[in-house]
Amino acid sequence: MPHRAERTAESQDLRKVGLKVTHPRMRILDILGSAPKKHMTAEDVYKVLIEHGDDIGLATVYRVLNQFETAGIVVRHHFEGGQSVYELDEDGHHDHMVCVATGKVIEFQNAEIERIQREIAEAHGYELEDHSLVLYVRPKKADKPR
Amino acid sequence: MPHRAERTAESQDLRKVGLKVTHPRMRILDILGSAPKKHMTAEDVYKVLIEHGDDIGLATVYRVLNQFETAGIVVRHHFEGGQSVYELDEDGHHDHMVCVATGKVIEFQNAEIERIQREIAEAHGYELEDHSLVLYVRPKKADKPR
DNA sequence: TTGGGTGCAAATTGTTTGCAATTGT
DNA sequence: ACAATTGCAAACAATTTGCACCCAA
Repeated sequence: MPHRAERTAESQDLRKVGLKVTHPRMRILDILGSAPKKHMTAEDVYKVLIEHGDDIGLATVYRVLNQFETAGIVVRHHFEGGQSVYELDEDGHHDHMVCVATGKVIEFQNAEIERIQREIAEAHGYELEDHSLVLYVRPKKADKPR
Repeated sequence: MPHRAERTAESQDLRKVGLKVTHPRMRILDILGSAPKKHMTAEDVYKVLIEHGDDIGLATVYRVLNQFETAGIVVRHHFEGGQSVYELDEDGHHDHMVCVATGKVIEFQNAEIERIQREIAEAHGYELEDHSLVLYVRPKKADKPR
C-alpha cells in the first residue's frame, strides 16, 4: 500500500504545470482554496501555516506563490498599499471592489465595461492584453451594504 | 530688491496649499511639469535633479512628493511592479493604458465606464469613493499605434 | 540517485524616519 | 527669531536570493 493516496485534484493541478507535489505546495494550495478570505497576502498564508503547526518558511511561501502565478494557478493583485494579495484563479475573470472602511473585498463582473475597454484600446491602435480595475468604495450612509 | 521675484504660478500653487516655497519643492514641481514623461518615480525625479546639479536628497524627493499628494498637487499610481509613479494633477480625472511592449503610458477618459462603475457600487450598497483602472495593451499587429 | 525544492539567514529594493543643521517668512 | 524644511544615515517593510541540506520521482 502506498504511503498515501496522491490522487487528489490538487496534486493533479501541480503535476499538470510541471511542479513537484511537495508538502509546502499542497498546503499552500489548500489554504488558498479553503480560507475565509479569498485574497491573501504572503504573510496571511504564512500565519495560517504557522498556526497549523507546519514548518514552512516565509521565503518558501513567496517562492511558491510566484511559481503558482507563473503557472496561472493564482492571480496576484496590487491594490493600494505595499503588499500584494494572491487569489486562486478558479472562476473566470472578474474585477474588485474594496471597501475603504472595512477592507472587505467584493468581486464583480461587467461585460459592458470589458467591451468598452477593448474598444478604447482598439481606438488607439492597441490590443487589450489585460487590465486591472479596482473600485474603492464606502458603505452608503443609512443603507446596509449587502 | 528681493533676491528673486517669487511671483510665479508655481510658487503660488505651493503657498495656496500652505507649503513654504523652498528650492527643492520648486524644482520638483518644475520637473514634474516639464519632463518628457508625465509619470515619474521618485528615483526618476531624483536622477533629473542630480543631472541638473541640484543638491537634493532622495528622502526629500519622497517627502515632497508625499506632501504634494496630500495637497492634491500630484496623484500617485501603483501600476504593476514595486515603484509608485507620480503625475501632476492638472487635467481632470483620467485612466491609463500602459503598453506592455514599450512601457508607454497613454491617458484616456470615458464617461460611460465611470457611470457604470458608480452603478455597480450603488447596486452593492456602496458609494464609489475612487477607482483605479489600468489597461495593459500591446500594439495591434500590422498597425501603427497612434 | 539526483535535480528540484526547502529553510534559514543575509541581501535587495523601495520608502520612511530621527536628528542636527539650514532656511523661508 | 522660530518653526518648517532638508540632507544624511539609519531604520523599515516587503520580497528575493545564496547555499547547504532534504526529499519526491
